[in-house]
Amino acid sequence: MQTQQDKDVTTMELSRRLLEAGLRPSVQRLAVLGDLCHHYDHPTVDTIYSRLQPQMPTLSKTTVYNTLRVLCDAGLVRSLNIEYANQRFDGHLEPHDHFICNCCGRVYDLPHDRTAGLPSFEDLGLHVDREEVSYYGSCRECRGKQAR
Amino acid sequence: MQTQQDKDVTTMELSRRLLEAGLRPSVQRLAVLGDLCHHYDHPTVDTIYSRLQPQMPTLSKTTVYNTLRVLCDAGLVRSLNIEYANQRFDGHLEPHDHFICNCCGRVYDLPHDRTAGLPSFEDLGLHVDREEVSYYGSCRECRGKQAR
DNA sequence: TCTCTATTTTGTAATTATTACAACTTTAAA
DNA sequence: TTTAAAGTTGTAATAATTACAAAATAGAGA
Repeated sequence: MQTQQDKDVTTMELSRRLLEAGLRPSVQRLAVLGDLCHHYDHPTVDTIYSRLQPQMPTLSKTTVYNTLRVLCDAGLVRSLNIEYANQRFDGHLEPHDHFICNCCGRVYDLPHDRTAGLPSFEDLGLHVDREEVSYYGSCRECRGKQAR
Repeated sequence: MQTQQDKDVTTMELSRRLLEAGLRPSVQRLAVLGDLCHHYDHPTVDTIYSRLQPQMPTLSKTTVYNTLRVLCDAGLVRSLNIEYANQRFDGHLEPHDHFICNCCGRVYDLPHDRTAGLPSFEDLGLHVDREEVSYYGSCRECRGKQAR
């Protein structure tokens, strides 16, 4: 699941992605996007802020919030609904599933491809209690309203 | 998906479920559990409170919170992570998936059974933008710690 | 290079959902 | 009828997020 490509993504590549999405590659945006691409922990706003703040002492948490919204809207990262209390973010866009440990809260990546059947959770040391499958999109009624 | 059984569930049946779970069938608990069994809208705490309050003027929102936690812990209802901002609840325990409309926020039930393939979203008038599959449980490390 | 304008960042204040907690009420058992 | 445990309630506290306005920055054009 975790490919070396993403961890090694360069600032130039991040910059290219931002420009392609029509966003100025500011230091803050590069930092937030970089953090999400270089880590696989599906961090909260607080985690991202804590990791970046030491290198960027003037960074504001509001900027992290703003930047994440902008990046989400641009489709460069995605937000996850894996716990109701905190927004969590993922910088890895290849389709994949998640396993969340109820004890430690860690989020593990899982392959999404089902052609080879479900992942063998027990081999991965994961014991599944509960599964949640959600699809997001638009319903007929809302698309009708938009069309008008 | 939506079976008539659940909508018609009687107070006696709800009472039985509570007792079986070791919980006293108080008026408040019957009301909250009943609300979740009689509706298919995956309501928030606020929605539940607003629906019950007119009939029970002394009901407190704290009671709704408390009761929902108790019911979840007892496995009589489940909480959903379908949006990060609000807890949402489901009183229908048969395995099923959800479709969330990004415009109106409505939550539709979908069959979970995959033996007949994926649900035909387009036939249902649903246009899917994004899919989120999450498994919840315990990882090897945490189970190791618990064992000690 | 300098100026101007739009964009981005920042800090503070406000908002919102949720939880903590202590007092009050109800229930069931002795 | 008394008593203790369980359940409910209201208020206050907490924590994540958003609103907003001021300050800083970057890029375009003179």
